[in-house]
Amino acid sequence: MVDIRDIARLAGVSTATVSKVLNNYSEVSDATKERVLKIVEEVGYIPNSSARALSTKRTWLIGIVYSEHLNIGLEHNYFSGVLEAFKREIENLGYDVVFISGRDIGYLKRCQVRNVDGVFVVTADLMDTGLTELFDSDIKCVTTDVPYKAVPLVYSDNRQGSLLAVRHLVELGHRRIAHIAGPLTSIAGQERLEGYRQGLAEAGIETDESLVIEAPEYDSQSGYACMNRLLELPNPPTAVYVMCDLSAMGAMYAINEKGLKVGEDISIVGFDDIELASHTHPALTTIKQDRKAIGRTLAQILNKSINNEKVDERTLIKTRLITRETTKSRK
Amino acid sequence: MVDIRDIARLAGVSTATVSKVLNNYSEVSDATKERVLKIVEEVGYIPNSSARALSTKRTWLIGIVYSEHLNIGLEHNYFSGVLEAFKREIENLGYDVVFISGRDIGYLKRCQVRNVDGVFVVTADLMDTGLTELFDSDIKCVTTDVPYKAVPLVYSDNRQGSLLAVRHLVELGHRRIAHIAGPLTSIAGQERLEGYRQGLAEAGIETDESLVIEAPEYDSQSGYACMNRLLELPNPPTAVYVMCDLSAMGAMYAINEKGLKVGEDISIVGFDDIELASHTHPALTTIKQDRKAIGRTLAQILNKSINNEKVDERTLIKTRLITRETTKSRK
DNA sequence: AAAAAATACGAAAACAGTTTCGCTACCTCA
DNA sequence: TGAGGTAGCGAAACTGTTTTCGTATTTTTT
Repeated sequence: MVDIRDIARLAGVSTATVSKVLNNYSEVSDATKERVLKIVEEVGYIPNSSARALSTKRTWLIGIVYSEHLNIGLEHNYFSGVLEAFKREIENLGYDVVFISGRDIGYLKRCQVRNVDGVFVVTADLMDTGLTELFDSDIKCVTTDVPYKAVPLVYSDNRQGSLLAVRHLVELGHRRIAHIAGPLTSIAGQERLEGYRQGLAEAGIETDESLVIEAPEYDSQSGYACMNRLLELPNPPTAVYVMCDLSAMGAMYAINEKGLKVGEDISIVGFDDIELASHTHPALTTIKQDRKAIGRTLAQILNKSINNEKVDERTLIKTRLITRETTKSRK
Repeated sequence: MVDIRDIARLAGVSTATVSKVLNNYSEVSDATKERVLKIVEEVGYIPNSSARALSTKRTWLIGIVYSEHLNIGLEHNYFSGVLEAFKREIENLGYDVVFISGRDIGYLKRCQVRNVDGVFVVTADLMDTGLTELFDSDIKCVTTDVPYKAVPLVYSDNRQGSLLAVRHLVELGHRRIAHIAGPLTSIAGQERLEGYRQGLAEAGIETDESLVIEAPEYDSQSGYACMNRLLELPNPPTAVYVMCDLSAMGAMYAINEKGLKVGEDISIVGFDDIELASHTHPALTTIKQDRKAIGRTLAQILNKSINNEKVDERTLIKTRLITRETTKSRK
């Protein structure tokens, strides 16, 4: 492998000068700069990043952390979406992305081993002390979904999303609108519920507490179970706003099972717009989380933070209503 | 940050000795070994990986490459599944995983910049010269799905999968079994088709070429379009084996649209067992690709290859039939 | 008891860059 | 003409490890 000394020799200059050329220092003449660059090009010289990192203390590496025992990881469509967008943007800013596992010595030490410039915590579980230890360190972090102290947070405007959902249903003529809420231990769950209440209030609809059910998890089983409880009500809802698409799919299943038709008999709105949403039958109307924007914003904020610029503690990203086939006007 | 010199000073030995302790050299006495380790523990010393990499030429970093313009990336459930399994296993072997983008200088140079010990090419597009350049270099690679020269390849036993599908349908009493094939430019497409033919032959069913349709893509639109052509046949099939779940979902849509019932009127078998499969309505019977096994095997092979052990060029991973609701015995 | 072998350790070079600081040569201006 | 300034470059120190090889000490063998 050819190194900086070879380049220096070939160009008839010192390694210091080559280094300066490569790092765009101004104190080198145009003539030598050109000569050096030409040789670099010719021999295909590639600076050794380990050596560079050793002397500059910057690795241009960003760590990706996700709580392992949550078992969500890459396979969850929402997170892989924001991760993908994050990756694109952070790469544009010149970094590469490395996964940080917590094996043996914990996230913080692993970050220190790899000397990452910053980390993106994709799925945070605050019960995980390995994670809070990382958050509390002086490594620059950003995260989504779960707030922790002053760690910069970017996530969807859940309240606004709920408003979109409820307004849509109200416009279709619905008045008995139920909500299957996420676990209220999560801010997403809380905020979506608040938005739901606000939406009803806006429309002058009194909230019937029997129409609000808290689900134990963000999964389809939960949606199925909650929907069944709603269907057993003496006066069941004509529309249901569900806190996530997976649960909405469970709810649709429950409705079908009772011989009712989703859309015709009961309208459903989900939240997320995961890939599945457009493939269900009928296709699911939902509130789309802008994963691209969330990921991109996270990358920009992290970069600023690394460069010691001041950044917002919270950034809300607007959601959008995607109208498909599960919402119809009330007959 | 505390470095190896500090440890050496505190322990009253040389840095060489500390290094030897940390790397499990035998030539250091138990007494000093213990003393050094104790101090390392106490002060929370973490070896600098850049310095280490500089001197050993090993980074313990594995690059992940996927053809970017294919636009599959993390969000595709199949690939994120094998990637997740790969990651777990390779981490167990002591590596970390870094994404390699091809920006500016191409995959190969990016790999050289980061000095990765090996790379896993997740989605290969052989038209991409940046990729073949990497394959042709002396960096250790493994890949899945797309064969290239002697690069070790791990993927599902497509033929065997097709056999499972066809046998299952035959057992249910079907004789007119169609196949929506993948693009025959892909080996997956070819092999699944071959398995299909073999399955029919086994059952003594003569193949009706009008029941085999090649789809242009592995997506749901393709499945929808191909299924419609099958339905227009004078004598349509009673069962369809579709080359992937997404396309199977498109096919189901087409069947529904015609007022027919999936399962009752026409049985469907997919391939992949993506997350969606269990959520469709009715739930999709499919051939499960063992993503965990594929990912894990890839990791082990790559590790061996890095250690200059001999490895198999091709490894086939068995598939499994997952029986759900889209296949019923013929009435 | 002397020779040979084994054990435990350290000095120093090597890995491939960056950065500081000083030196020379040239320019500018009063 | 001489003082002061600046542009362009290089010597050398520095980053934090690993590894080779030599040496002193201890143990084993004859």
